Amino acid sequence: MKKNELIIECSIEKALNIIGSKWSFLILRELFCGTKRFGELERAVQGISPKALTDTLRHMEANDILVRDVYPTVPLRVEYTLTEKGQDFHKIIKEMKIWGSKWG
Amino acid sequence: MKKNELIIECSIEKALNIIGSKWSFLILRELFCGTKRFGELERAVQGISPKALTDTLRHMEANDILVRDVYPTVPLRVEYTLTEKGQDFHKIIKEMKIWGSKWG
DNA sequence: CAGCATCCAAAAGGATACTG
DNA sequence: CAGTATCCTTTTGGATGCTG
Repeated sequence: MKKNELIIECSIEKALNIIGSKWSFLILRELFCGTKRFGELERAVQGISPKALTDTLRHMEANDILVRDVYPTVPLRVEYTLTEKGQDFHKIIKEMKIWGSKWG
Repeated sequence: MKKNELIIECSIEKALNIIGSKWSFLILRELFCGTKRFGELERAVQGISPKALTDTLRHMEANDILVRDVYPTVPLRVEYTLTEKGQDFHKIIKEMKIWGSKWG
């Protein structure tokens, strides 16, 4: 829903737009445990394709939810770490877990 | 992401699948204030089309997040009310509002 | 390893017109 | 009023092949 992003302004819509998609929730959950590499995320997030993973990570990076650190070694090493903003999302994920285990 | 619904089983994925889309969050927010009619929701949820609203409401009804009450008057009157399961989602929305206003 | 580019299929969602 | 039906556009995401 790209067009709506212009209309949207309340705090919950902001949160939804910053997050972007369902994938972000799943990536966030993985990164709460700590820094992870691209390949680790690819394996941890069930069913995600490299393309979707890249797209989502870029979106999250652009929204200051995580930082991307590149170590120019051979082989290449890229790590993703949550920012404070990303870490603070933990409360929401936690409530979702509670809700999911209660009602799922 | 239909195919993933089969793989997915953790509580947070359950929550995400039950919710379905971004629209659900916005509809939920409206219904926390109390029962609303189709037209009221259509006006309250900025930018939603009747089709998207219908689809989302049907999905939420199928997942026991809300109930649909039809009053066969003229003109027709249909009301949507959150179930206990839907009401319980309030904690999540609340945390999202807090996050959104803090970081948005 | 960590991707990007390209192509393509599926799904979501908007617009419009019509109905009980 | 509260939708449904249809059509069509946009978006998402999978598959594949290639690269620094």
